[in-house]
Amino acid sequence: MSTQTIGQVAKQVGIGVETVRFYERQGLIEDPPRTSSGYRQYPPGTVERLHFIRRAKELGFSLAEIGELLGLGGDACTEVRALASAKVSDIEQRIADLKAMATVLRHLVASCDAGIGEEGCPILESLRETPDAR
Amino acid sequence: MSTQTIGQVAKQVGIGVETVRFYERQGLIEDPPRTSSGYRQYPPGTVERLHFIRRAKELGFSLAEIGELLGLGGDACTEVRALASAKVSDIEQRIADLKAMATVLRHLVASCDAGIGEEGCPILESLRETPDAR
DNA sequence: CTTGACCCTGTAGTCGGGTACGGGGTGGTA
DNA sequence: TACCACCCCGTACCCGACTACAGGGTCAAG
Repeated sequence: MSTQTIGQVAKQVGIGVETVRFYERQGLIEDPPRTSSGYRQYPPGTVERLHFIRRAKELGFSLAEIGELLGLGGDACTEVRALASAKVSDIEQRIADLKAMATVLRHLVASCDAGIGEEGCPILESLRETPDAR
Repeated sequence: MSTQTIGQVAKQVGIGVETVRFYERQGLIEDPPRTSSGYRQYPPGTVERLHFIRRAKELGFSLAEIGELLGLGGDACTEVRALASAKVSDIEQRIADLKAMATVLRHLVASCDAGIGEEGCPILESLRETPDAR
């Protein structure tokens, strides 16, 4: 098995044909050679590269960051490590923000359950900083 | 203090004039009456409504959801509670996903620190591995 | 030799939440 | 009366990551 069509690689990776072309336009994969009729002929290794992209995406890297990761050689461990730990901080911050939101919301729901505020929804009341005007 | 211009309400809420108009187009605030020359004359209570929107946004509600919240009367506690606890689940799911990402990334960074993989970056190597199907 | 699945290009649309711009009118102050 | 900040409208643009479509060409099976 030497080369593959775009449909074949897309299927193996579990993404759409359009997405593969999109990644090509974004420079995440190289422009492959073409047949005489213009069909893309993907060399072996393409599927692996696309898997890399998918996996990095699952870990929260943006396509731009993935481009950076791919651009770095195998010996650029320091840079890669830096990108990864920056991403960890990033994610931790987002988790902290989400936790704060969830805490407030849970309190609101609890106050609702407790039947506080016999008239008017306690959640809506609480969201209104100043008691009503509408 | 009766009515206010768009600039005045925007400033009080800490958002831009364009954003207020945008919320109007989205139906989150009512079209206010106008002066003879076409200036918007915001009635009292508008600032509170905009604060409500800002606060709900901080809690993770989308503008569409905020529209729903605003559309519900003050006696629709059950619906509001449902929206809020759905949002909590939502947020919890996102936290779980982010935690999973962070865990994997921390492992990768740690493997890097441990000096595993003497040739080639262990992070890059690991990203190249075939992912488990999900 | 025809059918149908696949491939090509280029452009445009989607979603969310705004932001920017151009070309004009208005309101209060000096 | 001049000045400038503010207001009006409509439209277009931004980000990211696709996704869709139109209008063709190609390849392999029957």
